[in-house]
Amino acid sequence: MEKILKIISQIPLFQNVEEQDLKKIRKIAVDKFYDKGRTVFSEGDEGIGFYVVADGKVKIYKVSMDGKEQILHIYGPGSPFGEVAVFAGKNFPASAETLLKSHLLFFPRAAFVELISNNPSLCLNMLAMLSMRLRQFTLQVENLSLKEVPGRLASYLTYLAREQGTEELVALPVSKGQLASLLGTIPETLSRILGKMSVSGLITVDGNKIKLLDVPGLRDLAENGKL
Amino acid sequence: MEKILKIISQIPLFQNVEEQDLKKIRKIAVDKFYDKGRTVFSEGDEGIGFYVVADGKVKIYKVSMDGKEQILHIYGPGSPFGEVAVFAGKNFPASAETLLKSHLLFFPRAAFVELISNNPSLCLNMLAMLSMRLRQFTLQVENLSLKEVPGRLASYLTYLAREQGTEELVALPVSKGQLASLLGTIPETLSRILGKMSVSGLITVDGNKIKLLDVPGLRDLAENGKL
DNA sequence: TGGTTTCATTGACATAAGTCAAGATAATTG
DNA sequence: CAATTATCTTGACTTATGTCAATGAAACCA
Repeated sequence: MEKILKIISQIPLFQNVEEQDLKKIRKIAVDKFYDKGRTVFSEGDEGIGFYVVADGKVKIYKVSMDGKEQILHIYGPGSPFGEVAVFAGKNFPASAETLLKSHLLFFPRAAFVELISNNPSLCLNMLAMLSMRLRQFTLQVENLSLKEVPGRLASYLTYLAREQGTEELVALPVSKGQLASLLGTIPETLSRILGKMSVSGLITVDGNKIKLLDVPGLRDLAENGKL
Repeated sequence: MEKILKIISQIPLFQNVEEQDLKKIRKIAVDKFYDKGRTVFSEGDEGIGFYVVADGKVKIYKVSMDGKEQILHIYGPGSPFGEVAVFAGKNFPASAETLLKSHLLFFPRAAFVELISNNPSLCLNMLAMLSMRLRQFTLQVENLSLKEVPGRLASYLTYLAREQGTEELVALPVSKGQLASLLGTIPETLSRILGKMSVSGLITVDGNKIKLLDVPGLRDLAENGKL
């Protein structure tokens, strides 16, 4: 099977889509390659289509006037991003930048809308995708507004443990600086809190490897907030 | 025309849907009436369908362990809510409560999915709806993480002015306590900041009526954050 | 209408987390 | 491998905003 078609067929968004439609999807897909640290699009840019990560890693983020960054999502292989601009309004509400050398597939707006209009299965997949995004945003808002930084970190660590299967040793998928930005704080604060959590016996930190010594304790911290 | 059908035909989500399909939509819609302050659903409840506000006002919110509330959205007539549970997962990610005596239309999940599967136009409308929600969430995250409370309030006031057309006198659509919760703060803090903004000559406050004396100044505060 | 409850304001205080600045690692490159 | 650069950590300090408590003003209702 052709390489790109194979990649496309493995993307969750395109599951349960018939062979012939997968081929149509492949026809409109545009291959794009980026080095690490490259801007894919910037907030406000015209949204002429959306992307799917074929390989690599991409962050979606906002920056304030005074330069503070808030990461909204970090996407790896199989994840689409930038769809919002396809279906509502025409500009991207945030910026996208590669965190690694990445291979992206680009789907031009008009062609994709045409395609999705004639494929209920694809449409439902996309609805499910956007709904999961919304669900995740409610979590992010909850974290930012209702939890303090230790709670957010504990929540993130237990989430990582779930994601990575391994119940005790997790690897941070991004640098600590980027993690701080994802958690809505700054590196100094993150550093101090990792320190406090180590002293409390909740975790041990070695570079980007974090050992979870007390998962129930972390869950409790994630729920109740106090360290 | 039958009353409910008329209401349905005026809902943005159902625009450009053919007459016959509107009738199908009407068939599956269930009328529900709520007094002010009633719970429509709670976070975690099984999502057996979604709602549209026919009349009244509904807040979507999260509550933390220690009782602090964060409002995610406030919806008035014509707005759907609870769709996330229809298309992804099966439980509601947040809670819903009426802020006024309200008339809601309920659409059962299975019937609606069946319907949307056979109506591309409706499906695209829903995609647009969810995309707008996502866009709005990026704003909320930006506000919570990248702006301080005065910036959020200024941002909200200029947004209200745009919404209400009137460029100088806006009416708060919710109580100040609820506004505090929407902005991710508490009534005491909101009260103080309204006070400071009055002293600075940006606004004058009279009950829930707020006169915007210096719109450019408010915009600047919303962007740059400092009061 | 008077009284009760809810909502809003103000003050004194506590604290989480940001800022600024300096070192210490770790990573990258010529 | 040295040397430059980026990343991370630690310390002293500032500040925005939350907490607690008391009062004032509205809204509600019996």
